[in-house]
Amino acid sequence: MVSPPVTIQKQAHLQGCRKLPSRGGLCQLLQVLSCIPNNYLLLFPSLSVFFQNYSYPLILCRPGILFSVEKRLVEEVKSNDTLIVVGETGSGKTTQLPQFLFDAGFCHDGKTIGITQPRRVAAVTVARRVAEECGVGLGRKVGYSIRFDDTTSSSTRIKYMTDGLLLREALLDPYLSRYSVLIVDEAHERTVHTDVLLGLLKDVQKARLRSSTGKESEEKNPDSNIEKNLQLSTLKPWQGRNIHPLKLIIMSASLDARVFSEYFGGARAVHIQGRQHPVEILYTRHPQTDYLESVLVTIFQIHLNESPGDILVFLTGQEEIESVERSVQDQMRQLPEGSRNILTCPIFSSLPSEQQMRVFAATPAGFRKVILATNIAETSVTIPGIKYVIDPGFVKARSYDPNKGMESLIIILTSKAQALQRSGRAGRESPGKCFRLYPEGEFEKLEESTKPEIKRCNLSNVILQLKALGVDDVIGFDFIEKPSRLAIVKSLEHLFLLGALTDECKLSNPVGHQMSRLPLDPMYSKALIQASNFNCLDEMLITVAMLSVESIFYSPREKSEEAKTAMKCFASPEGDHITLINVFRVANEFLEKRRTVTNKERDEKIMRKWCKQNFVNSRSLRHAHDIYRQIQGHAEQMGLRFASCGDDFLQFRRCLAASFFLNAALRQPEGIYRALASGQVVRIHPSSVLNQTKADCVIFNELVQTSQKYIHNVSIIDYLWLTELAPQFYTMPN
DNA sequence: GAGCACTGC
Repeated sequence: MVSPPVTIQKQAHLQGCRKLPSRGGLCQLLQVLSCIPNNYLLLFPSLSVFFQNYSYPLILCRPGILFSVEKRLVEEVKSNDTLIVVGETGSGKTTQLPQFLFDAGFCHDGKTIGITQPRRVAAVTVARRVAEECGVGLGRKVGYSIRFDDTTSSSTRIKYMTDGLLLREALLDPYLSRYSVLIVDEAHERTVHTDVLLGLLKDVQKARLRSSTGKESEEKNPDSNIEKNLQLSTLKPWQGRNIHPLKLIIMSASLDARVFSEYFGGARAVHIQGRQHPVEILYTRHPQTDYLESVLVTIFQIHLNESPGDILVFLTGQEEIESVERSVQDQMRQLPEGSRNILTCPIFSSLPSEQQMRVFAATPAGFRKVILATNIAETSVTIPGIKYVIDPGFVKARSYDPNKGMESLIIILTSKAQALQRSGRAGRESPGKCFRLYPEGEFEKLEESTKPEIKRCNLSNVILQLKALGVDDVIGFDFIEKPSRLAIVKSLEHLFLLGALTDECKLSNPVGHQMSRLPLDPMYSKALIQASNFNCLDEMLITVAMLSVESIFYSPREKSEEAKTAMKCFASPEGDHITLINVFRVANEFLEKRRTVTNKERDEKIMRKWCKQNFVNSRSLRHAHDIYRQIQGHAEQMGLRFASCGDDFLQFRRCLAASFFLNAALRQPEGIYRALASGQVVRIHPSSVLNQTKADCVIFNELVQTSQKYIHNVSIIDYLWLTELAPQFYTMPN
């Protein structure tokens, strides 16, 4: 039986932002928008009603007049060193602006325009599209560069890349001298990389301005980290020559633009109208006690009462998705035969790619697709055909407690910005509806935007990077939003204990410098450097590669027994680390035996089949191979001594103890464990091969609180190794 | 005997 419908209260909102003012003129203009040619964007003053809080000027032009945005934007970039571009979805800012700037001569003297994206897939797809629009092959004038995949050449002038990659480039070229313009796209997402990049670019811009004018700029900053770094560094090839000033463009969604403008000293902001279809927002009249039940009711309410169009439901995790999917199937059977035309499609990141692809397939005629998704559908993938969005208003969020050194993964309320982003998914192809499963009053109480990642993650990697960039005073670094002092101090302490920092808090030589060059978690970098002393570099290379990817084993709920049996073939009694090495090696041997020289596609197919049979996630394994190869290259460059310990894993486990000593745990009488560094009571996660074994002392890689405090990736060590191999942290009791 | 949103070098 379908439960009685949730009462839905109607609200007239445009994209949930502010109530749409009843102005005939504005509505007419919105209609005009749909027939504007690609290289024209509309800017008009009526929109300022949506931005009443803004103190900085918007570009205004007379309403109703189409304005060549190209000319106007280029002028703005020429007259402002930093520009904030508020671009709505569908405004074409990411694809068009770099082309405008190229045509306006910003690539003279072989300079490049760089555009950063938080996600790999965005960098690739946008670059492809722009190359096509320019009528050139990818890698000529237009290219992209992401980890493991660089299509740029010496002739590339418009370069799309991930923000993390640009940060790495800054380690090699602190002035970022090849770029005349850098565009930071999707800045409002506030990933760690974006935040660090913004602080860095602000500094680079100042330093370049000073170098190019040959005198101190007005905003004199004798403490500029870049300057200090350059003073310390060896002569750069461009020294003595003028460096062009750096133009910075920060592109952001509307709600957060003011933060960026203020951060860049009141930088000018311009607004570009998008071409999103209107989305009607509906709220429930009362708070819902069981949101999964409300989801079900709403799905069927839409299915039975609304016009055709697919439904996108935002849920928090795999378990919720699988449970809702079963319930939809069950309830559908009770509908009249003519209404049983629902097709459910789950999508979440750990779902194998082939199954993910189902959401992109065209909906068969006469059917309605119900997509049950995690946050993956919020920004990472765009699913066509969505007309209805159901948003219960929850998200599973990761946060980090620097004091306990523990991550937690808990379900929290979404932010307003997130709710807005979700509802926007209903208006990409036609007008749509978004059903928020909470009352409107609750929406008003939500946080404006999601807490920036930098305030809720382990900062060790960020601090190490900053140190490598020459930022000595990390606590004083000009973050757009400062992480807590405690979090920074804890990370400094952590890096010191790993030997990356000296007593004076400087990068140590060579260990600290080596660690900062490796694209790994600092603890894994340390393990790698240690490994050549323990004659197990090859084993450790495999281990850190396997630990750096999403979970290697895939176990769908309905086949959990089979999956467990498959895993036993690889299991080592000594722990998860050696188990991971076994998977990597067995997969490699299997492929070596069947590898063909000519048919790469066939090889991949064979590998996918092997993965499926062994309940291994093929995407993760492929990713681990890529990382392995990349890190192997680094290890060679660093001159680390290559060696394998063969079947004698004792040295390898000693190396684990020497590297992960901060993550050691001792068995307690009741069978639980106590983490030595923080004193917390923890349990071995049930997915570990050591679950239900009785090892006295273990090391682990992650401590995550979900329903309990679980340690993941666990291996057995000898307690005495800790005092022997990490005396800086453990001393023998007298 | 539990279950893990997403991204990146």
